[in-house]
Amino acid sequence: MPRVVDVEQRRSELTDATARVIARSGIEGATMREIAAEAGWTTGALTHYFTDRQELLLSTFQASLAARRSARARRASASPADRLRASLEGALALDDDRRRHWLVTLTACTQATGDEQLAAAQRDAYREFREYIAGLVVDAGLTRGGDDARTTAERLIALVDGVAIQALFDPASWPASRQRAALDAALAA
Amino acid sequence: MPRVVDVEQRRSELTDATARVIARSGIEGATMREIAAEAGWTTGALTHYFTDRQELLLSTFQASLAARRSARARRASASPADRLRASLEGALALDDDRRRHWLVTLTACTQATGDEQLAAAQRDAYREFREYIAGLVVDAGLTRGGDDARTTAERLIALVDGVAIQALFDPASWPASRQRAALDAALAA
Amino acid sequence: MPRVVDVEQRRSELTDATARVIARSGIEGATMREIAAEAGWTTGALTHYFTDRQELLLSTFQASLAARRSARARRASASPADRLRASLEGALALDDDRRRHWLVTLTACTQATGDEQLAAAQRDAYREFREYIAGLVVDAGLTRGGDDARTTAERLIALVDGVAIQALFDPASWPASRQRAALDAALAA
Amino acid sequence: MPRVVDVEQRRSELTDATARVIARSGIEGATMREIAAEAGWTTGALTHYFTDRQELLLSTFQASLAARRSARARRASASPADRLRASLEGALALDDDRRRHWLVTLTACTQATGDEQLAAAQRDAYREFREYIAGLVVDAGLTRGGDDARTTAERLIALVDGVAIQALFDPASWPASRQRAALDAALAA
DNA sequence: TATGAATGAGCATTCATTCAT
DNA sequence: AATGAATGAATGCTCATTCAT
Repeated sequence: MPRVVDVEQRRSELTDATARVIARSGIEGATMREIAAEAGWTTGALTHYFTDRQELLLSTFQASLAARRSARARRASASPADRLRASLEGALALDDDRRRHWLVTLTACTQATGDEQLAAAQRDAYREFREYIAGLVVDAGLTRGGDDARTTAERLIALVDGVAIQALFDPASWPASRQRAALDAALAA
Repeated sequence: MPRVVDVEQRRSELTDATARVIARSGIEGATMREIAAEAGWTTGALTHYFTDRQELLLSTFQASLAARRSARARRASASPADRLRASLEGALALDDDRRRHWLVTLTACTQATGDEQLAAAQRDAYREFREYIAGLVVDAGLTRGGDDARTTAERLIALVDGVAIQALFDPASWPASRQRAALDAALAA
Repeated sequence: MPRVVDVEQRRSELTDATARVIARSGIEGATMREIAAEAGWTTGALTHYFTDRQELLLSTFQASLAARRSARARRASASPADRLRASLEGALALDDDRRRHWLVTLTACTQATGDEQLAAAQRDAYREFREYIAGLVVDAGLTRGGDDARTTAERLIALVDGVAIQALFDPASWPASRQRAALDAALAA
Repeated sequence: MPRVVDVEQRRSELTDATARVIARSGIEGATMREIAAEAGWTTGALTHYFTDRQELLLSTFQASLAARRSARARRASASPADRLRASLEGALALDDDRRRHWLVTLTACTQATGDEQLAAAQRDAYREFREYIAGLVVDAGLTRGGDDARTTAERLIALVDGVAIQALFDPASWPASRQRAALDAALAA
């Protein structure tokens, strides 16, 4: 019997390494060699778990989307208002982890033109997030539901995404506290 | 002197072609060959106007930022409220041109980590835009100026950027009319 | 002792699989993976029976030569004329099996330059075949023996090999019947 | 204006180099690097003239077939009997050049399974050669023409091909003089 | 100025091989 | 005995770049 290996965990290690390399060096710097080195493996090992670079990148993008989703699930026991706040904070660029997530997401966005599979994955993830936020908006008593809730959700998401983008462009102007303040103001309105 | 005009125009043609290729095929698809073909030249010609690919890409990113700036200048005669609205609309993803601009901007953003020159250019462009919007906010009588105006400008920009990002992720959910509606609502508040 | 039989049989299975892959996909397509798959094993198993790919290929070539030799031995009881005819027919490309044999032989031939061991194996097999045919030529009463018999053997072998080659190039022009007719004519002369 | 280059001549140089490498090291040894080195160029130059390795190999095989054809044309002024003899001699393995041709041809043969384009090229070349020899057989007064001439041509070609194959297997037994003697005997019969 | 031939480093990928299980 | 995870060298190929014309 050969070495037993947790395939899913190995794939996870590798997409994590890929995300780090993308955030650090951009997609062009995300070569198989560089990713393998970051993960502590050799290039050959990568192709055991991903048929080619494209699949590795796609998996990395999808893992990044999935990571956000699972972060939401973990907060299921908190109050709606807390969960709403926490979910929106998850989309800010408050720390290195979230900054990395954003860089990976934006990289995926720039690659999605001409890759229908990737575009669909992003679109679906965004819509699911919107519905999730809309539900919390209703549960938290901010609106009466329906289109109104969805519109409110979109505005909140837009605000948070826009703040995150600006924080990426100009981190010095956007410490975590200012990002949170912007979110607070939006929730208060 | 006429030579200089030619050179500038040629560089412009080439950065435009580069922007189109980046929007269509991503940064990895933006090879010298592909860009030359898009511009109707050969690779060799590119090196007359840009020392290397990195300079061409950087110029393309900067040209994209400059294009927005010059769009603002052209509206100098309108009323402050109109200029504010038009400037913010300029950051939405209302048509192919603006979508392309956003894709180039996001591509630049994902490349900026580790390229201080590019990061600085983006940061400065963003700050200048913020000050410009803040000025219009005051001129349009929306606030009393100072930090308040800057904060208002940031919120407006965040809203508009966030809407644009969502429109890139999910164009079907974000026709131009809905993007404008979101901006209208924000200006009304 | 039963172990030894197993090993020899396993080696045989593997060289057979290799021959099939070479005939189907050429030597470049004869990768360890492909051969293992054809044989119904994994790559690792191959290295139990052959130290490396080169040994596997050499064994395959030699097995192909040996298969012809053993076909001769099986006919030992027939008349010299029948055995002569049958032996020469064995070198034609009458069916898939013999076509495969030829493709393996020609592949070996193109690999033999620079591999003295392989070249010697082929040369010896050819010489042995020539002597065997020369013996049958004498036994069948076609000549008086000596150089004359050897020359006759060479001409017969040449004719048969040449027909086989043409049948490989252009199977449609060379159905089995025409190949046999060419051999008949040569034996009659 | 860039360097002016005779594309056809350059392609010719490269297929010649490829043929030499194939004859020396087999098809697996015919790597782009090795071929480039043999030709005195770099790998990049190869892809200027051939889109990929497969095209280079196919061109090499076809160039080898074409070389024989053009050798025939050059003898158009001799007598039919002389031309017949010379054409058949061209298919023997009399010198390094012809040995190389045979090794390339046999390599092509082992690659032709599964490559219809290559198979067709070989089949057509063989048929054309057969018709050419059949015509000379008639012109030289050896037969009365028709199927008879074609059959005679096939037997002559078979003899010559078979001798060449044996000479490749066992060069020591087949000096040029013996090969010629075999051809003489066949022509006399 | 502009071309495209030529370079050669670097890439993704394939592969024979090794080896822990 | 047999597996398949892992290696890393080598491959075909692409590409930015150089340069003679």
